[in-house]
Amino acid sequence: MDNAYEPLSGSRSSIRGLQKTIIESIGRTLVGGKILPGEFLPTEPELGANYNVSRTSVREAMRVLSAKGLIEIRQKVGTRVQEPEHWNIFDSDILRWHHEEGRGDAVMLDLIELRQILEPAAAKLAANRANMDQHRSLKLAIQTMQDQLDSPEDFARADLDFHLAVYEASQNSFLLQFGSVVSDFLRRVFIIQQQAVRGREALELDVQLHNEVYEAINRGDGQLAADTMLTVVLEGKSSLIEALKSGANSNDLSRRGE
Amino acid sequence: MDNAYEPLSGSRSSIRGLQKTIIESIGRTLVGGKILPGEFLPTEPELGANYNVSRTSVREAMRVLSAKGLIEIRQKVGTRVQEPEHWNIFDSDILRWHHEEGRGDAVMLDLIELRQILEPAAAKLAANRANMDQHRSLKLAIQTMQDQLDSPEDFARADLDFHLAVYEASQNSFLLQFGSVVSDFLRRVFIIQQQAVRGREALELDVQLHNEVYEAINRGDGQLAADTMLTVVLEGKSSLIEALKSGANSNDLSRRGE
DNA sequence: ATACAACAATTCGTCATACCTTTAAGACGA
DNA sequence: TCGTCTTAAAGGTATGACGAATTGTTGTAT
Repeated sequence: MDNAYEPLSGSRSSIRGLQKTIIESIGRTLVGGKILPGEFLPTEPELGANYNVSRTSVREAMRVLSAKGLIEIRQKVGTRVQEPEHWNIFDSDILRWHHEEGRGDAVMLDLIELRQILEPAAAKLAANRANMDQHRSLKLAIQTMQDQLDSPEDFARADLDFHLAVYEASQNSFLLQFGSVVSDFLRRVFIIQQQAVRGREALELDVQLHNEVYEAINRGDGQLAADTMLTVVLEGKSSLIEALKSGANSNDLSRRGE
Repeated sequence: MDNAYEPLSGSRSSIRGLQKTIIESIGRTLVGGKILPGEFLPTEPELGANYNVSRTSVREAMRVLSAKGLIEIRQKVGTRVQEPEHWNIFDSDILRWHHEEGRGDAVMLDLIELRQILEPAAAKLAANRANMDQHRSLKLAIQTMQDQLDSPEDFARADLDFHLAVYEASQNSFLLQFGSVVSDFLRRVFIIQQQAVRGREALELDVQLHNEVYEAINRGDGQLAADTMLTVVLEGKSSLIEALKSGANSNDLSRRGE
């Protein structure tokens, strides 16, 4: 009953079992603000006692949290929560924790603001650089969107695939990484966007816009690709804001057992 | 004057001693491409033997590398190098390792490409949002640049401070994080840029450009701030390319003991 | 021969315990 | 008041043993 669902989270994190439990639990506690920056965590033996695990496991979990910038570990001093500006926000786990702790809205808005900046630029680069495989990926994503107008989940996934493909086609390693880090989080955002009661026409319009981006990239028209992509992102932004306002808030996706 | 030298790396990583040694060594080995993606690392006991440390320390180091996305650890299978697209490129250590392993040039160019995208946008946001403290930081950085025309190192640092202040003033958590992650690496880039024999006039022109950005932000003229900032970044880009071509390559900065 | 079930071997995962190293903080003396 | 010494608290490292997961193989029945 415990790993029963893995709802949308990446279980590919290569860490399982006890440590994963500790990392998740403490990570969420910190991101959720239950221990404030500057404050101390219990000592390693104490944590071990709390979770009924050995100090070894606690320490390995702490190393991971430290690598994510959440905590600072100092000998003789103890383990202290870092200021949020040190948190590695380009980390899928931290993004997910924000979401699960109900602090996802602000992050989502910042993220969309960033997408407004990055995605048009990525589309422009893609127009000049995309190779054959990447053109194919783009087209495939569009077609899948078209085919899945009635399946919100699959539609969202195809939508995501399209945007990731654009990042990839930009041939910039940072943009590529950004896409892959953010993809889990973005999938959630897309699903929320769809909760805004958008009729079938709205979805079809969305597909058409995406298709225009695709064709602009295909023709090598960077400027048009960028402009259209900006429209796509802004369109999504307003859907998201609408969905957030209309109550169906983030947290209904983040519930889970434990 | 004792933290005075810390060559250029951030030793603030809260990890010291044995583990740090292992992390650095293996991290550089992987980023340097000496073990290819998909290949296996030695088993934990073997690594322990190689480095003359206990399995405990090896494992804690591995956890960190795994959190950075460099390796994938699986029970009974072993530890395998991940594909580069999984590497967390928004990580100061990984950026530094790229640099130290002589693979920094490509990364630097991708990074500058990203700055061309992000910084004008950040400047535009800053023009609308910067608070009083942030205005002060910007002004202070400009003045320091002006004062340090003869001290390349200090000039570079002030230059960096200015750009970081712009990210901060954008009030977007992702942009802020990006600045802080990239700052170490960027400092190196700025120093390299200065190796392009730029006379005093060139530096003064640079200061003047930065100042125009500052004033545009001050007046709340987002568009002008963005345009001028783009000029600044492009100016830096051409200096960097010139410096890279003229031989004085990256690696003379990355030498160190050990 | 093929399919499937049981088993063994390997590698990471966890545990318990002991001791080392660093460093904050108080005691002490100049 | 200042600098030095002592000490105790917290993390850092070392061993050795056993647990758990997964792969590959062996063996058996069809």
